[in-house]
Amino acid sequence: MRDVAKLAGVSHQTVSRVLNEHPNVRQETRARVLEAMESLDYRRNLAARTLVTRQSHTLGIIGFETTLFGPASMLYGIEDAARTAGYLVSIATFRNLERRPVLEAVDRLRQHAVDGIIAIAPKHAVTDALTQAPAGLSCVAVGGAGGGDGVPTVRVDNAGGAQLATRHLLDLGHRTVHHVAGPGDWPEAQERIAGWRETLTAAGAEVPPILPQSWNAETGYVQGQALARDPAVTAIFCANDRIALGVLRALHEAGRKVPEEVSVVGFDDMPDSGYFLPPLTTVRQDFAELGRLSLALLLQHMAGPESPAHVVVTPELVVRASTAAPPKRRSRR
Amino acid sequence: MRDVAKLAGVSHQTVSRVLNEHPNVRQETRARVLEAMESLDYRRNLAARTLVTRQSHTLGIIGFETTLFGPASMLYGIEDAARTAGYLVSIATFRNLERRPVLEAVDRLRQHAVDGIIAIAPKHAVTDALTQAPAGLSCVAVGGAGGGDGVPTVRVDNAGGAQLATRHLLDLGHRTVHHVAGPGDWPEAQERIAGWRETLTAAGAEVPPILPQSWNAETGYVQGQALARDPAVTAIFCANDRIALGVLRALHEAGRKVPEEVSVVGFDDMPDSGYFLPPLTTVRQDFAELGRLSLALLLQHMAGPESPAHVVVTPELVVRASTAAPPKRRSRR
DNA sequence: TTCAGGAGTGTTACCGTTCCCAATCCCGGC
DNA sequence: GCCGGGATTGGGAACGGTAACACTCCTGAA
Repeated sequence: MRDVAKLAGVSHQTVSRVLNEHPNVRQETRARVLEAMESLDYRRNLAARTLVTRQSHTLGIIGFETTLFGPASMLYGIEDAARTAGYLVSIATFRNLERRPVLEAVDRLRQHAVDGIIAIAPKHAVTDALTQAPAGLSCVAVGGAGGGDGVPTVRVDNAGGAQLATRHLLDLGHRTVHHVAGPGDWPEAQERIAGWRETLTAAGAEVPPILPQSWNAETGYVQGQALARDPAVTAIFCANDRIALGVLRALHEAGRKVPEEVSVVGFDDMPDSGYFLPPLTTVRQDFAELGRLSLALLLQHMAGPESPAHVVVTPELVVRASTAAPPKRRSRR
Repeated sequence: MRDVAKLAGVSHQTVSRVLNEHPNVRQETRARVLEAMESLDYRRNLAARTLVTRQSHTLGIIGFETTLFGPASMLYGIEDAARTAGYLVSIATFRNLERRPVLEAVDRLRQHAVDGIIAIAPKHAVTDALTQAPAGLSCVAVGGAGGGDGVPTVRVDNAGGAQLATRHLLDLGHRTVHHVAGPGDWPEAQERIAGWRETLTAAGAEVPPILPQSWNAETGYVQGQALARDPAVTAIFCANDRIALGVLRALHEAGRKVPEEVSVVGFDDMPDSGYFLPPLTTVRQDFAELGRLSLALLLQHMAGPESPAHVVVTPELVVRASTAAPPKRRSRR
């Protein structure tokens, strides 16, 4: 910077002003400085800037299982938006959903003086940990449970999504809809259960028992085998697409045709759900958009920490080939 | 830091020495300082440290399509290893595989003074761009084409993997093996083609034509439809699992049974490949391990920039239910 | 007893910015 | 022609660490 100042024949302070687009610099001077910067291939030292301004222009993301499509897409969306807003993104993942590891991740990011944090927070433990973050550090939670907590959140209307799926199946003429749920201690799974249950109840349909376990295909496979044995089962709503994949396999192996005999609906709309056997009807979440929104919320919160806002995104039903009317002999009454 | 020094009754320099584990500090003094740090909840200001040492203790990752399982897993592996090595990880993604966007990403990271860069580099353009990175900044490319370039690389033995798959099918008794290739301008796709072709040639089998297109399920579906029409086709090696998913769907819809009539092999071993219909035999890449290795290579290169090393990881065949001997009437001779 | 040398500690300078304040210049109004 | 005030610029002083060097002890050998 000193070199630039010397070359342009001004003080280092003026160079700084040009850099920060301070209004009170004469056009001509500014041009001279810019030229000098150009010819010296100058770039400002962000560490020095951070030292004095206490702003690193870096945002932190803490995430769990970032290897899966959902979290990875959110991260992608966040990074994309952060870039256009002039921020770099640092990540800190944690291996289990306890308070401790989350706080450690926050701490690590804090050490590096991030200006704000977005947590991909599928469980309350994460959001709770966030409320313990030091004051003055803006945090936003995305993707998990909403909450009246002190932390702004962005989330999907899981209950609404589940309702969409259930409604769709009922409208096709199914007497009731079975559900293969996600893990019982995940708010997202709970909300989907709630949405499903309420829709059935409102329609006066019987509410079959559920056995919440996990998010993966194996769960779907195991529970799908049981459901396949029950001839009364004609419609299954799965808590996510991976579970649906397992269910489809179980049904197929049991010789029950989809969608002729049994209809199946998923949740998420993973990249290749449209190529399952058969192509999966599912509830689509736009993860990247979720990421973008959470970044916008974070920036807003950083600018003026008003009362924490909560953004809810509405998912959308994508109808493909895994759902149809129930077989004739079983149609209502 | 000044406060800590005052509380411990020493100079700030001594505090610094304790912080950096300098040997020449008396046990007792060290203890006093540590206690003071504890009671003041002191944490060093990394910006200041970076300013003077020119080391940010931050690593950069540049990545493409980090939303997919492979890249996301590598990122995960890298972050994991980086954490234990005391580094934070920042990411910069780019949207297309040209030189420009890649260089911009590198530049962004450089502005933030990262100590090194790992590029998830599926195409040569990325690796090439890396060689233009400023001297003194260590770079490693992972996951794409290896190269005698000036950049250390970590990659999977794609040809070997393809050979494994092809060999497996030939050993089952298939006359030849068809291939649904990935995009022709991706080195990984090329290597898999080469491995497949060589294996066939070495076995004296006919080499069917290929039509390299893209990595997704749609490609598999479209090409699978054509292959399904040809009764001579009994074995298909797909360039990745997503393609295999599409092929499976096409075969199923054409009424050709897998594996009784046609065998299918994938590549990658995505999380739920074991729940495809039928469970997919595939070639497994350990992406997270790839990430860890690339980090190790980067650290090594940062410590002493010797001649660029190249690490090659051997993939492994996972046999599941999508492969079997060809139907009797078509067995050899 | 003297002195070399290492352990332990403090002093000062500096890393590259931005902030605060003062200085200078220029303009219009009286 | 003098003066108030905004525009423009420059000169330090931070920011919170680390590096280099100097200094004070203390020990052991000559």
